[in-house]
Amino acid sequence: MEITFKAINDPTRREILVFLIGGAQNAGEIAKQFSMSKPSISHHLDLLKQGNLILAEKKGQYIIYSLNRSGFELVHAWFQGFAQYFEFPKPKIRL
Amino acid sequence: MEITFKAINDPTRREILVFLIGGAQNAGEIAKQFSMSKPSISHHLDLLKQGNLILAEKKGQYIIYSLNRSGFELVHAWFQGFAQYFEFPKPKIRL
DNA sequence: TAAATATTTAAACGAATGTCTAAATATTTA
DNA sequence: TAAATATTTAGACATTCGTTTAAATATTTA
Repeated sequence: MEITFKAINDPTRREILVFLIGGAQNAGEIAKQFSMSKPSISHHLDLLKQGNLILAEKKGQYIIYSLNRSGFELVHAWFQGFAQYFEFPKPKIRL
Repeated sequence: MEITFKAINDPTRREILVFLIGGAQNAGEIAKQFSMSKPSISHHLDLLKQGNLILAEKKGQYIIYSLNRSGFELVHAWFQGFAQYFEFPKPKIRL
């Protein structure tokens, strides 16, 4: 959980996730989207993978990345408690 | 947006948010929940406030904190793109 | 008004983070 | 097999982050 939220925290990593909504891509194509060195992107991809937000599949000399449902499910589950709160707010404590 | 994700990134701050699902509380009561100094909690509360995840209302010498819908709406909106990608079941409640 | 209570602000500091360049690993192609 | 391509790993470095103690601000109570 900790590592998943951490992965989502960085703006570049969030952009990578949004980019992958368009479909799976190899590391080079992902890196092209950003004005940042390939090693930096590689590092971000590693963190996203650790957070179960993306999957990596080796295909020849390429590594193809795609969104991973598992990390998003975790975040979604955490959010449910708040969704319920805003629908059924508990009375606030008066001090 | 950046500051909202940053606010959610820290585990103590997420615990504070979950604690506030139980209802609004003043800073002292919130601090009691954690084995951490009051200034640290105060700092966390400030970041949560900056991220529009909580509201602060001064009541005499106390400051009462409560969940703020606005920050959660922002994160939820970001999340929607992925929910659609994975076809998550739609919540009855629209955040 | 003085003391007690509630909370924040300030300053300091080690740990974690994001970035870079250079080097290493793996695969494909000539 | 050697060169080219794709990607990661390693090491370094400045910045940001989370924490603490001490001091400041605001409010209530005696």
